[in-house]
Amino acid sequence: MLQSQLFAKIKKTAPKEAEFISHKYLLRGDFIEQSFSGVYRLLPLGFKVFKKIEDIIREEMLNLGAQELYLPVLQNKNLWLETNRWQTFDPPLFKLKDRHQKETALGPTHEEEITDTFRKRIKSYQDLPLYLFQIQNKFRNEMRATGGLFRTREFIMKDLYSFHTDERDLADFYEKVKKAYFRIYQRCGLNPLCVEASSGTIGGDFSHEFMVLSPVGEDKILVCKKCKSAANVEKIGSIKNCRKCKSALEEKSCIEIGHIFNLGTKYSKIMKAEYLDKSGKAKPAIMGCYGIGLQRLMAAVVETNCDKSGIIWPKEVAPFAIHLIQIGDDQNVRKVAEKIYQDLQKSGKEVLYDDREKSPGEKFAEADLIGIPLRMVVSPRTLAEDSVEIKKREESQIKLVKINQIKNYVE
RNA sequence: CGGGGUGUAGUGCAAUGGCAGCACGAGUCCUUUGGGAGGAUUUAAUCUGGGUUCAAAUCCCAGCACCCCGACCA
Repeated sequence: MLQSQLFAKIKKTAPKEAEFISHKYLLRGDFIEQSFSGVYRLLPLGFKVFKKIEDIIREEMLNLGAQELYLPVLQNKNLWLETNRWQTFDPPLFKLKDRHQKETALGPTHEEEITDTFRKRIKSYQDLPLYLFQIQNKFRNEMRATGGLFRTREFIMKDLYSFHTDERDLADFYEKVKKAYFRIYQRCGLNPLCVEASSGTIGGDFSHEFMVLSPVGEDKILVCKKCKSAANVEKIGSIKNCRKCKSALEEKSCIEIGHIFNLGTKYSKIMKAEYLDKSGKAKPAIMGCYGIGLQRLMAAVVETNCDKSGIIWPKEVAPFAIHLIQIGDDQNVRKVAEKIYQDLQKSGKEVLYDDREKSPGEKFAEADLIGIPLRMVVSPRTLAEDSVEIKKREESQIKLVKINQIKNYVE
């Protein structure tokens, strides 16, 4: 991609209402743009990152043996009446009326939908276990949107639902999902804690949240200094000592980047989502559900992968792999840079080529801000050595590399 | 939903009730080219509707929008 063509206006300052570092950098880098309160646009740069995150999540879900589907955003009110959540989930249910004055809602989560489609076709224990997921827009009529991408009224969520014949099988799968979640976060450059959580209006027997430690997080957890077990304050209240080993607890702020629930039979009982067991007896399926909010994850990645100059994207979620920067308006520099750009692209690299006529300082500052992992500089100075300069975003060290050796440095 | 705050150019800020200005940005041209360069020139704003007043960005009322705290919540 030529940077002169990129639909992005990188800014020197952020508007004053942006308080969080992730919000500031994502706005300044023109990754995102606010439309109105709690609603954000993903601009090309931000959408590229979003897609990388989405691909990682999809890959890990498919590896679990889950099948991807798509459930409607417009919700069938009758299903929500069945579970009584038409009342109990409001707020944050986004209700509206169609032109015949019939009520509907925008989907904030999809237990009703998935359970309905499950009960219409699953008859036998032989069809279980079953894992289904989707990656799709959710709408929540929040009391208040906060902190840029951290709490928005529309966002995209990966929601996975599992159906089992017994608790044991669910427990096994629940652990597998935990592992898959840790892989997802690791690939996104995050190192979260898995903590016991309160299940809220989703309900169920128990749940776990994935938490990234951050001073700007709106959640509080208590972590045991000794046995490292942790729980959300919402779940256990403000207790002083660990319930397992009695050691002192430490309170920490964090950002919730995932929540998984053991739903038990909460939805299957009430909606009669039953299968026949080996003896031909009808039983409610045991269910689990597992969610990750993608934009919030993206903001959390920025929040914990940055320095004073800007974002430092982890390799797998970076919008581009290489930021090629040409300095000076020298014909030869332009020619060589163009050639390197073409060659890197041919070798399958995603390259952002800064072909603009701007001052070097401005180009470097913008490059640091948007945080592409590898920076490659071509200038009269480097060409005198038949070389380019290569610098990793997270390091300060600069390497001079011969042009015909470049491929050894970009893997 | 309760409380608080703020609305002036794309962004950040000024303007005692009396000519709406500055900086940055953006556009054009020239010069410049290793950490946000210089000059010339152009561009662009008082949230909306009422009221008070000779005169309103400024005071009053209503509305709208955004932000923050709380409650609520993946």
